[in-house]
Amino acid sequence: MELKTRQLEIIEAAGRLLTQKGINGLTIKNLAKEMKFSESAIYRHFESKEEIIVALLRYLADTIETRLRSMKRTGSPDTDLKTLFDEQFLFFSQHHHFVVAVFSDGLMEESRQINEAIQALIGVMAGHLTTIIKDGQSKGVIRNDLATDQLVQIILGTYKLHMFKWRLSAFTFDLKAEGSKLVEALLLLIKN
Amino acid sequence: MELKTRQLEIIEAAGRLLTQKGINGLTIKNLAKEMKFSESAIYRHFESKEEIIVALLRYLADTIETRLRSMKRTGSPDTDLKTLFDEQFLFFSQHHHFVVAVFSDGLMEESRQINEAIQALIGVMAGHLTTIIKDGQSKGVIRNDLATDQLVQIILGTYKLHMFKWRLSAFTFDLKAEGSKLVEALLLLIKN
DNA sequence: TACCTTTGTGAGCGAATACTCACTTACTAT
DNA sequence: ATAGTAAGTGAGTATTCGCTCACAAAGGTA
Repeated sequence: MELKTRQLEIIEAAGRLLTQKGINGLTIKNLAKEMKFSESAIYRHFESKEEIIVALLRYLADTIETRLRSMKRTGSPDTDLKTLFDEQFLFFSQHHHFVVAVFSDGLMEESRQINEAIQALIGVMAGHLTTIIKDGQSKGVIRNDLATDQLVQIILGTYKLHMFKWRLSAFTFDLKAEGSKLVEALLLLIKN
Repeated sequence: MELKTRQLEIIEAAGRLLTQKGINGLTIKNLAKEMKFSESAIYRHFESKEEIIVALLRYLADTIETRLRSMKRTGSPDTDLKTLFDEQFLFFSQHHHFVVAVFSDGLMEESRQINEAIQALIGVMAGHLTTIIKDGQSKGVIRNDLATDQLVQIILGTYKLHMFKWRLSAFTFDLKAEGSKLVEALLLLIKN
């Protein structure tokens, strides 16, 4: 489960390819070119292409989970939500190349392992969101006339579309600045 | 721009493959197998694979545009919004195989033509939504403390994630029933 | 020195990829 | 009947795919 330095480098390169050239651009040949060594060298570090994709998704999930876990909760759902998204926007501003994998646009395919990794990745964000929303609802700060799941889906969907647009724009707008406005808008909607 | 019967059949088959096996499953070989004729026959109807994908996206955009345009507007944003989504849910319930293309998860790649077609497709939904929301805001039915664009993004994002989950579940839940609940929730949030 | 492990290389495997071409078949219009 | 056309076939192209293997260079350990 632990990743070596070289493996991490390969994963980062895979993310870059995925974001720049799409699923079809992620080939062993391109990966080797990106790493500036031969194709066969890739197989010193991973057994298969599938393993690389799964490792990429798990690494992302782990990293995000760690970051969100270390986030200090103030107990105020308002600021907690802002912090959560600021954290996300900051991370992806610094790691453009992982954007495609965030919600795994297009990765979905016949591989069971990959699909499970995708669901786990989405679960990380959904889990933390749910905690915050539920807390806010029990404290009466967030409206109770909607189910927690519904609120989570609305927030998560908005977030995902924001990321999608950012990539479609080729990263030309300020993810964090625009994102913060969206979060403000969402808060306006869901607060009591 | 006009599609012949056979071309439409191929596009439908392409949608099926895309939804069932992902981007990598959409090959000329699989397409021919799905159509139950030879690979070379595909090229009697389309010049290239790219042309097939672009045609698929444009056909979807056209169909949705036509359906939404023929939708009767009551003038009440409340019911108009419900009708708009009912229309969408109905269409995709009957055409599972186009779900992947709805918001083009994973199609994004190096082809300029494809990316433009994707943007046009998203624009169709966004356009109709914007009209309804703006109307509702000017009538005072929908809250004015948020920008129209923000509301549209929130609704669109929620919708897109709903579709994504439906596919991830392998179409096991009732798209329309669950979707209607979501729309109700959204209305609760955005109405004055 | 001798040996083992790690990490690279280059050649090459069979399969799959998008696509082409010469050719046939069936229908339609004159 | 004749000729043109639309729509199919099967064999073949060059290229790319993921992946394997024998081998070499480098560094640590006995």
